[in-house]
Amino acid sequence: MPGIKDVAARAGVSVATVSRALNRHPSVSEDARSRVLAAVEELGYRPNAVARSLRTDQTRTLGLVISDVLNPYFTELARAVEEEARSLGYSVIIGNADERPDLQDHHIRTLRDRRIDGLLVSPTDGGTPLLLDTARAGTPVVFVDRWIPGADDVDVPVVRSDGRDAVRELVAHLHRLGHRRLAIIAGPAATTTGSERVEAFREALAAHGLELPDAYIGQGDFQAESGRRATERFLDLSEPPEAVFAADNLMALGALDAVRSRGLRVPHDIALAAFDDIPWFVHTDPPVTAIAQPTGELGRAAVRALVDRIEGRAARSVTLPARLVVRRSCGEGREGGGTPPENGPRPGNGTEPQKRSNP
Amino acid sequence: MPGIKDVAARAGVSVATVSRALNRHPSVSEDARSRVLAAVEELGYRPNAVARSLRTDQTRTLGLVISDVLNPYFTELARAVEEEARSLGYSVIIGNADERPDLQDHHIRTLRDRRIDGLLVSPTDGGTPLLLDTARAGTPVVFVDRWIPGADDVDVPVVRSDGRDAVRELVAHLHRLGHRRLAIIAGPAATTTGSERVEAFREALAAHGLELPDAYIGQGDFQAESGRRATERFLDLSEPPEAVFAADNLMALGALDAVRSRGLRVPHDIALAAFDDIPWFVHTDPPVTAIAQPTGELGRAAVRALVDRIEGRAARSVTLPARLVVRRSCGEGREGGGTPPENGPRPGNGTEPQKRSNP
DNA sequence: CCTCCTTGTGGAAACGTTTACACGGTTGAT
DNA sequence: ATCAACCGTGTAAACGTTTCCACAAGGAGG
Repeated sequence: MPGIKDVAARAGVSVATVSRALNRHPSVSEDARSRVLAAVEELGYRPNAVARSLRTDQTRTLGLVISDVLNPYFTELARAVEEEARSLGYSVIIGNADERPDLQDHHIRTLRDRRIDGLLVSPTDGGTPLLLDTARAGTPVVFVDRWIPGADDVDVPVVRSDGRDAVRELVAHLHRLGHRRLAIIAGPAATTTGSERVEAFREALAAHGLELPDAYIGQGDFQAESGRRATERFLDLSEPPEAVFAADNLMALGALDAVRSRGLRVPHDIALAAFDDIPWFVHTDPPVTAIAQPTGELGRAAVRALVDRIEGRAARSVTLPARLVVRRSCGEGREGGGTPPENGPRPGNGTEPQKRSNP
Repeated sequence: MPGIKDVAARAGVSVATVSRALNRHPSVSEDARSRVLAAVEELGYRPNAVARSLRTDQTRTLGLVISDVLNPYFTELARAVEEEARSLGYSVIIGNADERPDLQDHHIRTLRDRRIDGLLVSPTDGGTPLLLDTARAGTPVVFVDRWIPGADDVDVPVVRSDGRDAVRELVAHLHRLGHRRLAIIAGPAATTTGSERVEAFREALAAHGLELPDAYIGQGDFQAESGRRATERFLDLSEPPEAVFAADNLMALGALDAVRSRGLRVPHDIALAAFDDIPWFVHTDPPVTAIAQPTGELGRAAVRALVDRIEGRAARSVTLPARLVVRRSCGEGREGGGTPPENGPRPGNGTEPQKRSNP
């Protein structure tokens, strides 16, 4: 593979001139520039990013550590992140933490070793000091989706969506359909999304004069299997809930499994709703009512915030609203008013062509 | 961030000794080693991977270019790849080509600039010379899932799964259920998986004395939208097919959409099957019959082949069998014999707890 | 004509590692 | 006692860039 020296020799100039020509440095003659460009073309020269990074102390690479690649929510996030980063001239290295703190640390460490310019993290459960230490050590860090509470002494912007209103809407929806005993399958308490969603749910219930007994809080870990277990426990109760709200899509999947393997049916025997909307929810049996985050926008905003920081500009936290998408998994009843405006009119409810960002 | 010099100073040795101590070079005294280790610990020193790569001319990084991150099949593949790579001491940089040749080239170029040690590609449509040039230039390359035919002059192992038998089984299944007019939604002709699956389907039909008329071959691009369009065209035919086989899961999703938006029902009005099984197929309405690839094993085998090549060992192509998973989307009829042995007995067919690799 | 600035260029240092080579000291064989 | 072999260590070169500095040539202003 040819180096800059080869180009210089071929163009009859020094390596310094080649470098300048390639980096659009102003003071290089038209003549030299064109000879260099020609030589580059002929040799098929490509600058060695490793050497360049060593010298300039920047890799133009972002690290993205997410909690679970298999979760469609994160995969959509990752896609948006990569897209936005690319448009800003950065590459992205993805690390999959699989909801495991040790894996998360592994990736953070590897990414730091690689001298990435900035880190985008959706932190898992588990109090690992490494992440915050990284931020303290000066690496630009931005949290996306979830965040770590102890990050007060170092300023790490958080890009996330606020589901409070949507949860309120959901509870109103359930209430209107006659459901009174509402349960939730929570995420790990240590994750912000885990605890926040429970709180929002509890508050929304309170607004209707309902309580959230401990027995109606299932402990999950954002994985399908935990959703199944929690649901089974609910169903074993002497007074099982009439509706279950899963704090993420995978746990909703598990819940669906559990309900079905008992020979019960959604929403006839029990209602189901989920946080995080995904394309597949349109096609499940029944289509499931979900709270949709503006995932793509979240990813893009996060990248912009991170790059702002990297390039020395100020970056602020961003919170975008989530919205409720009503389908059929909570019952169809006499949903009178146009509460959810986005799909009131259409008759074939729940089967709207799902927009995918890639036509 | 401390460098090797700082460690050397602190430990009272030369940088060479530090380097040797850290790389388990045999000839370094116990005394020196422990002092170095102590200094490393105290300073929180981590070797700069960039500098190391420049010197050693290896990055211990693999590139993975896949055609669509949003496709659960590829995301599962990516996950397996990362896992296996990590266990072998490599990192993975993922590039999402989104089925676009230009994006694929972009990623290949970027990855080469980064001097990755090897490249894992599931090539998109489109005759880009860059990929094969990369292989010719000496970068170890392994194809996974799909491959490029023109790769004869340079030896690039192919790790994929063979769906021929499974397609035969599927056609037999459809035939037994009484379907005679069978259609397929193909992938891009330029991708091997695109054309191969059509061929396998055609052959299987022939074995039953059936033909595959051109009108029953829909041209798709592995994206949901194309599956919808193809299906609509099928349904507009004066004699629409009785069964549709989608060459990937996303197009099956689109087909499901199309059928439903016409007010028709699967499998009552039309049967549906897909290549690539994914967890969600258990929960769609109806659960869809699919051909399952050993995705994880594919990813792992591909990494092993690539690393073998990187480390100078020989690497051979691998072909693993796919298998049919019968659910309800083709009709339940009088499926008498135990053709698909793996789910004959269970009564609540199609709702088997889906195994996910992460409990 | 001298000075001063501008413009284009090249030499060489620097980035943080690994590693070839050299060297001094100890050991073991002769 | 001499020599070879070996062990642990340090010095310095190298990897492929970017960039600081110096410098030559040329033009403008005095």
